[in-house]
Amino acid sequence: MRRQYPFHLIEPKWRHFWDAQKTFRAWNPGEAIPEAHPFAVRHGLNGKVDAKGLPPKFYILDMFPYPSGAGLHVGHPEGYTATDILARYRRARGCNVLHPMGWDAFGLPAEQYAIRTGQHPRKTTEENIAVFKRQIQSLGFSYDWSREIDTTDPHYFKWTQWIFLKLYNSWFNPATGKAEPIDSLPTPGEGANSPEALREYRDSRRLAYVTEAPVWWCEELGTVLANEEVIDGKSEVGGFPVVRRPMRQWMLRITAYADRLLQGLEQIDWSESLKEMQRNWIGRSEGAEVVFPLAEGGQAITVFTTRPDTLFGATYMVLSPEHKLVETITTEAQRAAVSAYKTEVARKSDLERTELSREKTGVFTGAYAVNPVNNEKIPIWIADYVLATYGTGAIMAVPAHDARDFEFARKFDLPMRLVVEAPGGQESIGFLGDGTSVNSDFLSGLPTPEAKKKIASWLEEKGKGRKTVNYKLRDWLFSRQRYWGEPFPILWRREEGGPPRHEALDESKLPLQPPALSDFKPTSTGEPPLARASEWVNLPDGSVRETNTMPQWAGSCWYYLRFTDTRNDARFCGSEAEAYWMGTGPGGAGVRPGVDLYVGGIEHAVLHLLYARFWHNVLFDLGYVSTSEPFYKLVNQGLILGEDGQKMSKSRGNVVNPDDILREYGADAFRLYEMFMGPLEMVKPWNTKGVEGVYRFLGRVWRLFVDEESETEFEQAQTASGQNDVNALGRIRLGASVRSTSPTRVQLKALHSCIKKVTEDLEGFRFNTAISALMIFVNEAITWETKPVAILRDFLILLQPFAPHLAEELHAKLRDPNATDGTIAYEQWPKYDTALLIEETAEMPVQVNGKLRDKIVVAAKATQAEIKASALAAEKIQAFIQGKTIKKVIVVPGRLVNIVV
RNA sequence: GCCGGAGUGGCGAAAUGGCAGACGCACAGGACUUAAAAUCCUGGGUUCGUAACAGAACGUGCGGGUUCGAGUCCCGCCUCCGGCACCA
Repeated sequence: MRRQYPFHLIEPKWRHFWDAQKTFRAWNPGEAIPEAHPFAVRHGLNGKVDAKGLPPKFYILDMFPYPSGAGLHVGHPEGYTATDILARYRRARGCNVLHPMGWDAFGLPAEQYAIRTGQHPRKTTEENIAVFKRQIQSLGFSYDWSREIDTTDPHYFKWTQWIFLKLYNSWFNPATGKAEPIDSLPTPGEGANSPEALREYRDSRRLAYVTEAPVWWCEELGTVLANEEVIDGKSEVGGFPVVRRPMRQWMLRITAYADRLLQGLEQIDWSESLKEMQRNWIGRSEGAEVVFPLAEGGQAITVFTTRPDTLFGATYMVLSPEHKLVETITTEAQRAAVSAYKTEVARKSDLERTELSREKTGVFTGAYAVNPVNNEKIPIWIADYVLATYGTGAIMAVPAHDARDFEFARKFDLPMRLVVEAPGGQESIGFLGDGTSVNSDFLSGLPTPEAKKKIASWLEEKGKGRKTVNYKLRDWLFSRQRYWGEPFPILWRREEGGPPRHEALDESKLPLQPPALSDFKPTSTGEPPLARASEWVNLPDGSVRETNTMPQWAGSCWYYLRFTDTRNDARFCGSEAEAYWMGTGPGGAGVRPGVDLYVGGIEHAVLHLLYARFWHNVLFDLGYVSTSEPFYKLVNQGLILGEDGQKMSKSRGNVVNPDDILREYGADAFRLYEMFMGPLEMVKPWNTKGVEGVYRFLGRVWRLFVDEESETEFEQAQTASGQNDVNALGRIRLGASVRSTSPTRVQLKALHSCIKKVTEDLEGFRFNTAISALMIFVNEAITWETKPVAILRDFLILLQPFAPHLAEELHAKLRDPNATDGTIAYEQWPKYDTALLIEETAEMPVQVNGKLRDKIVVAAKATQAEIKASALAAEKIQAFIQGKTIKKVIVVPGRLVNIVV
């Protein structure tokens, strides 16, 4: 196909220009802005400017990529293009825009590649970054590359480790609802606390703590994983099986923030579905703990229930097979059966336990408990449908009003008692909703919500239970047995005779670099590979380094903060920079708290987005940041499918490589197509034919401006010299129809309706319809005999965010055919004038009984009565209303007329 | 099962309760060309109807409802996508 316009020369030319001129450099408060920089020129700034002197900030962030060996994928640039368009738009609107990019480069693939090839992950990572960077830069994004971040850079992870130490040295004070320095933790008091006991107490309250607990172990990956990284009993990365295994691990106390993370969602502008995913993951449920004394032996079992109002219906209890009391309470007669069941359950993977065992299983322990409300003796069973990890690991079973208990009771022939009547008054075993309590002594007759309140206060009065809240959220398993991650800034020291104790590495020793290793392979015992570096591990003073590393999420938990002040060596980011870019107060010039706009994939809904919010809340509590929520507005871009409508994958062979598209159609066409495909959030299939469509549009834009003859000369020169000469672009002249004349009313109307539509659509993230408005303008403008420069210039400003290279080139030509400097990037976004949009006459559809029958032309200023008269008089309408009584005539000015007969 | 989101031409899609299908792809016809490509112009929801116009009926997953008027609002279903899933 013949090239529509010389994008192969135009695009690199302008990218070099932007790079050399630092066009997209974002300026921090207090930074010296060169007088000649277009940002300074636009805003009349010179030299050092403080936060108050700078224009309003706008922080537009992409989820930074993991630079994989496969290179960029057409899905990556979708979000990046959307943010770039908005960044360019905000610049034109006069904002100081922060639009950065970086690399989330610690991670498994680089390490696995290292294991296979023996090449150091550092090397692979650097190579992959180079590929990603070249590809991303070839799209003409207006990133401030001076702020580039690499999470594996010691200058960066020094601060990741530093934040970890802040977590380590803090506790969550339930009284204030905030994280506070560990030094402020009151001692438990009461008697003589040995230093040993005090230390243990402190360690048990830290936000980063060590615990020995069953954790997800992935044999194939040779590491443990967080709950969030396990999907259907398989690892999120690679889909390998995982098993529960007790191991000593580092945890972060995210559960302390469950309520804060829930409440924070109310303050931010995220899609309802995404908020819902986070709410579900946190899984708050209100209920009560109820204490059931054992019939013998004086001990008691505490259960959690969301339906304490059904307490009278509890006819048996179930403990999870792993429950602490199982051994104690099991009777001799049942011991064999109980141990057999426990063994059977232990053998099953979690996958089998949940998916395969639809049919309930369980065993009677032989023991009985006493129902605290009616002193009834009820049997205690164990069953694997009760999870050890939720609530107290034990339940009261109310088979009449719980589907699972019902199924279990039917199978094992346990009694059921109806205690809730459905609203219809129908007695119904198996009714699960809210109704009226029955057969429940002092609760009988009460509607469910009131019964819940009454039983809760009854339990509290009698000391038999209390209202409580439970969460599905578990603490965050934070250590990994890998090489390619941030080492923990932690030492282990053994006092004489005592157990080894962890302590923080001194901040002055940061960054703690990983040791040099040649064997990165994981071990099957769970011993991290760092343990092989004995010189690194064992310090001269006898202390030993922690050998676990942090998970990949660590680096992405705070990178957006680093972007505000990337080169700061004294602090994770300067407080003035943080306040300006992240704040809303006097220091912060923005309107919204935190990052103004964050765009990325939905796959991080309960991983990165929850973890980062957690860290940010902690940093906020400790006074390091200005807002409690990091990301004000968040948009998830939809997945791009292959041309066959299937998810792109190597095995399907339907992967589209951006490099191929760029070579053939250029970056502007690529950008435009990705935005024209449909709404940003939707899942949509790729269609290379569609790229040709927008490419043709760009060709039409080109022909709107340039002189055909000069272009032919230019091409002949190119062919003759056999080279791609950028300077030859100077040969291309503007067309003769492009003149500095005053625009006609028709021309103004075309321009201003385009300005209106594009502006409104950009505010609402409707890129596809904004582009269609640009197309409509060009389709009309190309027919004009005279094209006024003033109109074309404004059009280019509208086009610039979408197709920046072409817009720059044509804009330069409008100024001066041989211009080699100046940028359109900071040109003022045009304003539309509504007065220019109004036509003198308007065509109005006329309906009879809601059906379109005719159209009339009326003056724009016509009154309702005039419109009505003219509608009734219309010839075709006459035929429909003849001989009928007109019941009503509805006139919607500017819209339509409907005649009801 | 529960919670989100979505169903509109051959395809991607558009429509503050007010002319359904803007814009684009693909397709068809025409102009230009020795020819092709590129470009430019024209056409198009379906059915009926006409020599051709005209015209009519139907049409936004299905069934109801509200309204002068429903793709849009309400009720009840179906299908697809995403998330959660023995969470007491």
